[in-house]
Amino acid sequence: MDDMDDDDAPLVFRRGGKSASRQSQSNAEAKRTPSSSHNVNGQSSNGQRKASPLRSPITNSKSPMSSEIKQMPKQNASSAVRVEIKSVKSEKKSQVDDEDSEDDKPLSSRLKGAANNVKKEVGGPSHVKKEDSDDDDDDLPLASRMSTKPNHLSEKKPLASKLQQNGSSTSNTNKMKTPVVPNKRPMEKSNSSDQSSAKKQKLSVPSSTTKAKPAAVKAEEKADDDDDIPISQRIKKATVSARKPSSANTKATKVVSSSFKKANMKNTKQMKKSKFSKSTKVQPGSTDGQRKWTTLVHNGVIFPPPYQPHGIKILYKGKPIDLTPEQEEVATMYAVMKDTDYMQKPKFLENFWNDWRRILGRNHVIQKLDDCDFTPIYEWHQQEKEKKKQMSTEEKKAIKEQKMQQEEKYMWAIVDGVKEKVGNFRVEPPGLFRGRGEHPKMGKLKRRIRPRDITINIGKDAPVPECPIAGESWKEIKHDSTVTWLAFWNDPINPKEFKYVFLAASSSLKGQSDKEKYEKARMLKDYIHNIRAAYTKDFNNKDKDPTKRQIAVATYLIDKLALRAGNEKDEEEADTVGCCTLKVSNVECIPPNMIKFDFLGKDSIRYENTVEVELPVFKAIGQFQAGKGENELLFNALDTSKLNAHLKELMPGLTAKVFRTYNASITLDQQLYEETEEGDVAEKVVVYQKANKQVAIICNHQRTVSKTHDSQILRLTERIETAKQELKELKIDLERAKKGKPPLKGADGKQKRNLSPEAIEKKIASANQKIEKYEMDMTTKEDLKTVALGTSKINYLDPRITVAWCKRHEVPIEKIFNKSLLAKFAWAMDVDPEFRF
DNA sequence: AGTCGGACTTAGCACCACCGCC
DNA sequence: GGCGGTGGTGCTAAGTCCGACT
Repeated sequence: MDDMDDDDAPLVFRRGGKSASRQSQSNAEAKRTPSSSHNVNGQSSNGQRKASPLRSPITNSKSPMSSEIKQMPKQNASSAVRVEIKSVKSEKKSQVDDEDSEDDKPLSSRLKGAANNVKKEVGGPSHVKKEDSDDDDDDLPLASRMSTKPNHLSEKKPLASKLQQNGSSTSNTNKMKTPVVPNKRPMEKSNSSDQSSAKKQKLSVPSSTTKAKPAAVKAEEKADDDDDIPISQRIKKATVSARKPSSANTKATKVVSSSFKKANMKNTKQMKKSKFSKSTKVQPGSTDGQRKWTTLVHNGVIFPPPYQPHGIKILYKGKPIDLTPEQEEVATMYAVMKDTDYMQKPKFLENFWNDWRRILGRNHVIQKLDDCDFTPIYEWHQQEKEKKKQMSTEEKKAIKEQKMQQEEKYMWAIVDGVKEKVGNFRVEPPGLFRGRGEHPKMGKLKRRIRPRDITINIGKDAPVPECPIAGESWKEIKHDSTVTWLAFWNDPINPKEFKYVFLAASSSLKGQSDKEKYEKARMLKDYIHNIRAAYTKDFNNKDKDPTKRQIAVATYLIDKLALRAGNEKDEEEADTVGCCTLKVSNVECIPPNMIKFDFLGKDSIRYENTVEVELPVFKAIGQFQAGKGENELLFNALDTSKLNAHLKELMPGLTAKVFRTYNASITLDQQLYEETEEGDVAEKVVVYQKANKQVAIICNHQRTVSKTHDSQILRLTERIETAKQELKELKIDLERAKKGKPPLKGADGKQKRNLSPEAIEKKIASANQKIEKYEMDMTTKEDLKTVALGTSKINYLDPRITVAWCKRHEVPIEKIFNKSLLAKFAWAMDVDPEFRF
């Protein structure tokens, strides 16, 4: 066991604690501006907004589809899904849905009393082994890990004739009271509880048994080594190690599982219904070729309604101008964007003008955008919005319902006999392109998509969806079972690219690949030690060929800082970078060994971070910069395909993005393990949020500060002040009451009524509580104002970590996952409580 | 080896309904 | 009861990565 000495722990994640100050200022400009905090009204005129399908009942028998197939019993959308484990025994279904009142409390109150800690700094880590990647003999850790346990999922039989349904609401399971579980770490490799299915599929392509050999880096059973510690954590290592596993684990696990039995059974049932199990099982067999499905039935896509001219005239040089409906439509798109930041961008105006002008025609009266006044249309649009707002609840409901009816049939697909939700069955309405950051195409007209633009993918034996627009027809019908899309069209802005219609996140297909993603990331845990050793060796070795050295440094950065790979981009896109495309100007070496990063990453979100790095890395980066212009590539010998090709030699299936998943998930896992203490649910939820936040910071998931942030803070400050004043008075009153004197007049000048000292003491206590709560709300708010927690929860955090933690700590899962996430992560719900990432 | 088409994941923001607070 | 604030949801842009083709 070689120790990660903490001398290499110093990566400073400045972004952690200082986020508030960092952001407040940089956000406005660094972060892309468009529409950010603006009320963009655009969409609404053409843009379809409709009732959320998730909210709707799923058993609408009017749907042609639903009449074709039997549906699963209606699920109880409102009943909470509780974390459960399935198991062995006969089941008793006590369907008591004893919602405990705790669950219904708002977040704010849950936070109470807890989270001052939210503020804490993200530890600055680093590690990097300084040892050789030795012993080559322990391959296939994954394989063995995975096969250790049977997959209970696979034991389930699909309900033969019934159509199963994935998606919308979760089934009504009973809430289970989770037993308390000792906070121990389970035995390393035995926790692969439900992994069996995951080892097939892509991961197995270069199965660890076979090919994984390559460049020396192998998985290694290291009993104790903190390479698998998340970046942000390594620093804490000493403390951690004290808590490492023990032989007691087995016992703990056992006890737990048995105490879960009852619930397990329910869950088994539920799984049948929700049926992820089935596809999970089906998939493997389908490893034949790349087949993703065997039968696929759906109804195609729905189009936005045709444009309804409103006849409102714009003014040109002060005079009203007649426009054709087509011209008016585009003018309206522009008019309604008045309040957005796009209007300040010359590129946007230029692009819009070019496209609109084409529609107006060369010889149109309108010759200059500057002379146009779109206010009449803008105002008309505001009025329309207002009218909509004023509609009665019933009217709104009726409209919603109608829309619902129209759309119901498009909402579902039947994949291998299972009814699954379709993700985006609405064709994108026309509009002006809202590229992010300084996108060269912003403002261009995104033309209307017609059936002739759309290719449909459907099962061979399934009926071809009827084209919803009379007299028109689909571009093409395909029957390609190696892909998961139901339809696509070429992006009108960039015709080389496509827009796809996929199944919803709750579908088995998506669930399956999600699971595979996390399994791959978990696999990295077994390889990471040697990978780190390898790149350390490589960047230390100065005679190494430059490519190799660049690869080593790039890998280091991707690992340490969770940078994205950084594909090359063409001129037609916003100028953003990732690791491989970092420019000389994006990094600054600050002796003795600090590196400052400053660049625009995905979505033109600014990444600004100063970190301490290994000295060899520092030197190497300096050398990569030497003799280059500011605008040249730092890693000139590298691109993502070379980098990924290299990574694949280190671990089957490894690519740059796996590091992000790995570091995010393992950080959560460890944080939860280390930080969760005895306490009430609210306190535990705070621990979770704190861990979540840490991950969001690592991944640089930002959001714009809400428009009302400042006023919210102000309001809280005022409340705190008022409460403090009250407290002061109460204290005086208390003293007086003790002496039998009446209270003083209040701040409002009114005489207060006499109260006993006890009563006043009570009031004091509650005032104190109130102040505490307000202060905490304020801290949390300030702290999270630029941090987006959702993205990591949705995309980077293995849900099994969360579910297992909830089980261990008796936290109702819906405290953490909302309805969509519960549906999306259905596959993770039966995880063993002792699961570790 | 490099390019490009293709498929799929990841991302932040707009909008709206709902809920708690005053 | 009204209103502000928030969480959930939908939307679609912008990434990653693979593999076929040249």
